[in-house]
Amino acid sequence: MIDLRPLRDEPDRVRQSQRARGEDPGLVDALLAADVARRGAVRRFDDLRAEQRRIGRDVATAQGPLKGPLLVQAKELAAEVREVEATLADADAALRAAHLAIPNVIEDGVRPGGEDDYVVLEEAAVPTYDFEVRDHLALGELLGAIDVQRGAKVSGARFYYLTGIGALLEFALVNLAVAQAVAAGFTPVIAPALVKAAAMEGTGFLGAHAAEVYRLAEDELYLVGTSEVPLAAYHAEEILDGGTLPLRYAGFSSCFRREAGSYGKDTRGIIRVHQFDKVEMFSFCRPADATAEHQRLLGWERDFLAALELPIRVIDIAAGDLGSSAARKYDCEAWLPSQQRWLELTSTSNCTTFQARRLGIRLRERDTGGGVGPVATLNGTLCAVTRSIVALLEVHQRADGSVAVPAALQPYLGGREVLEPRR
RNA sequence: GGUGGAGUCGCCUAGUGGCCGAGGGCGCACGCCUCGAAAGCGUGUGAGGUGGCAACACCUCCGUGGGUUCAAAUCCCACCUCCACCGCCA
Repeated sequence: MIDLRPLRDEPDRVRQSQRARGEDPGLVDALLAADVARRGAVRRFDDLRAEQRRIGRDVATAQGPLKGPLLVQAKELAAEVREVEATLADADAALRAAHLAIPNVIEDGVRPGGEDDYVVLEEAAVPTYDFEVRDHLALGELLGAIDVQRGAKVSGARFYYLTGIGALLEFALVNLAVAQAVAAGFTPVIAPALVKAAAMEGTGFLGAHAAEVYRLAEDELYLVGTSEVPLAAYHAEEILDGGTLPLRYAGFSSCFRREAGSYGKDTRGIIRVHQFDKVEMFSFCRPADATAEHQRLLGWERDFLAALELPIRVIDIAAGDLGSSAARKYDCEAWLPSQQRWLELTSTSNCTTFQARRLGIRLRERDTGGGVGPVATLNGTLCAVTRSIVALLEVHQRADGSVAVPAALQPYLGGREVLEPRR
């Protein structure tokens, strides 16, 4: 939810944001109108309710014959209050709906446009190979690391088994990522992968992304697509002490995605799957620090990918391709030799106060004696396991189908320097 | 899954229909006292909203959502969460 106060003062800023995203600027005016309508309803209700309470007090103290007429008056007033209360409830609901319809206001500098209108911030030299490269699935099968056939047999398309060195690779990547996060001061967290609707809604995943989400109707629970959801909701309805900020969490969880509408896309291997594990960074900080924190998260993502010795490209996502919660988003992509293209490995979003407002997360500045204010939330992938494996295998492959292990990962693989094909 | 108990302003707690539209204690903040501190004393101490330049006034919130009533923290219904015991179990 966007902040209504600046909206009242500078509606044009929000209208421009809407246009940059390719969304309807008219929604802004609908929201403003709903806001005015609600405030009118609040006033009517407050005044009436105040009168009702005055009369209620009189009824309580009235004696004998005076009581009868007062009761009659009170009854009439009660009916009126009920009516106005219903009007207020409608106005509240209308405001909320109009409020939820508007995505976060983009940060200054975000380029307008869609998926292809990103800005390249940095691009590594593309590696070359003097042999015919294999794709990650061929390599994974050679190594006995990936089994998609049995994944499909047991669970269906877009499921897989990581076996042998593949399974070990997951643990190594996760351990490396967690070690880096802890060294940077993050609190490691094992988060729930099943959450209630409130957590899903609060993080903005039941809007445009609703079709992406697995829902367990029987239990009214949702499978998270990222631990961003349980990490953001961790402090829901809380007032954080400003002195403790920034709060940084590194959450590990499985991630579940329906991948509805991606039929035919990335069908080979484990690039696009229904279930994978991920280490996710999440920060709660002061709104004024959010932009700097965003850069820090991006920095940690790059550190991790550098440790894996992957050639990467960093892009600044265009307005129309941001999620509803993000004011700005950067993706880190790794080179995929088999497809001669860049593949998204990590993504970091600055959600400013948008998510926090929905989730009821605020902060209190104790030191400065200040009041309660909004808090900003940011998230960033540290390690999405399957795609990291994809990039690792492809980039570090050698002519004989073996794969070199980057130095930083070796300690987490028992010192192994090369992954050798099974015979 | 079953049975019983409980959810009140940071924490503890009072409160079974109308000066509780929330009292007390702890904690915290400020002041007095003190060379300084502790103790003691005094004052203050939730969030959201509406109107107002402001002082301030008013409204909402006692787990959540309904209901009864002129009036609900208090009565009724449903749900949620927590605790205890039983059953089952990784």
